[in-house]
Amino acid sequence: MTPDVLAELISDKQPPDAKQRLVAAAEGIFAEKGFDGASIREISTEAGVNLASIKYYFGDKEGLYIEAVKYAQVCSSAVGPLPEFPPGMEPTDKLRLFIRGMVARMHGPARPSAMKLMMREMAHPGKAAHVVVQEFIQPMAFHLRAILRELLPGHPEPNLLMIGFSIIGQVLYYRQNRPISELIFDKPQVDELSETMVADHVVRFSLAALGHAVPITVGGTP
Amino acid sequence: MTPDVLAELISDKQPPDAKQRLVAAAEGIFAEKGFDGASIREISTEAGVNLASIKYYFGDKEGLYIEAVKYAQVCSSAVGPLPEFPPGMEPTDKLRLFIRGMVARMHGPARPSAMKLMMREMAHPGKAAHVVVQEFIQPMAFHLRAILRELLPGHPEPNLLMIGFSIIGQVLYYRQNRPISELIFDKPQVDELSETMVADHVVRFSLAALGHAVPITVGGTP
DNA sequence: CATAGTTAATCAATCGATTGATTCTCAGAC
DNA sequence: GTCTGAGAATCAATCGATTGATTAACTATG
Repeated sequence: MTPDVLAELISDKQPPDAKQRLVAAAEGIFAEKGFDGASIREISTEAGVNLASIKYYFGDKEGLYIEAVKYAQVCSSAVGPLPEFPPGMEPTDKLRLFIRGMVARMHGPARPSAMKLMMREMAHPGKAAHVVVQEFIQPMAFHLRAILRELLPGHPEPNLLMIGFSIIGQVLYYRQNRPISELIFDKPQVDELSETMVADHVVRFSLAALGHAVPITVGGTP
Repeated sequence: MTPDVLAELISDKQPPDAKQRLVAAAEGIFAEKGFDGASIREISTEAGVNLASIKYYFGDKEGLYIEAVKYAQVCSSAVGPLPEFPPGMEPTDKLRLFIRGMVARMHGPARPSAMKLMMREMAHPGKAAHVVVQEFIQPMAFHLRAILRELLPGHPEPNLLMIGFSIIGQVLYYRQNRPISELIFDKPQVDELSETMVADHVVRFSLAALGHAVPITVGGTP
């Protein structure tokens, strides 16, 4: 091996590990085309490795897919860990921070393909779903439920569940149904809804519904 | 032709048209496995017709898919046309009826595969998306916006848009994320949320947020 | 030498698409 | 009523391409 080739390998060109390059490429292509739509040939080509490496490292296509989902989950969790609230904080402020954080997670510019892939797995849960649930969604859901319990003491559990679904449903809508919304209305009309606008709206809408903020009326004054 | 054979043809055994049998089978299989996951062989087998019939009637796989989506849209629209409101009806009652109707549509037992297929097309819009949008979603969206305009006169358009998304987002959550919700929490805990419970909750949550109902508190009393 | 990693080549299976022949249907000629 | 031929509809068979999976040979490292 000539020093030139060695320098090429050490340089920033191409991450060193072929296995990790496969996972990264798989995440992007699986997110774009889904499990059936993607082919391991395309993935191995984009990763710049041989086709047989997939069997060598992951056994088969499904093994690679599961690893890609895990990788997406790790990437998405790394950007924004669950916020730690100082003791004595008002539950309304906790809810406000929670919603803001969740909106930021959903629309965060960090690795959009990672979120895409996780959303695909959520829409049609497969063998990799439990990974997403246990380490990504479950903590958020329990976190929200704790906040709601504190905000609405004595409320029956089924109601807390539906209230949580109402909040999460609002946030998820913009991620799951934005392309369709852009078809229904004018594209710029939907795109002008910035991340902060959406977050502030969901906060105000939800707090007002729970009686902890003034309802949404003309001037914001009751 | 003997009367027996004639009676056989008129009877409910096998819909007479092979083309329509293909569309019906395609709707179910595409809804279950998606476009890439389904094969035209499986569809033609389930329909009980020859493989070449797909090319004969629809040109190719995509043509059959588009027809299946159209068929699903027609079936879903047939069950519940948009409600006509009597003049002078309170806008809050209109919104109440709208939400109830939409929840009923989403969880209506009529042709669950039809709704599944439309949801798949909504999640990843393709060439058949405009059909679903123009004849199924667009009318509902404009209908809701008209109600909100009447309920909140003088409100800026972007806010009305987000308010509509908040309402639709709540309703859609239960259809798009029920399987995942059953993984997060206990399955029976989620399944006990009946259609009427969900509809009533969304109505109350949304009306309270808009200042047209008492907020959700412990006893329902402010 | 032994092990890990990589490669090109190829496997059987399945995919969507297409062909040419066959059967069915039915209006019009006789 | 019968025959006929054209078009509609259906069929078995197969096309080339692509799929996921697998093999055996090869290279580099320790």
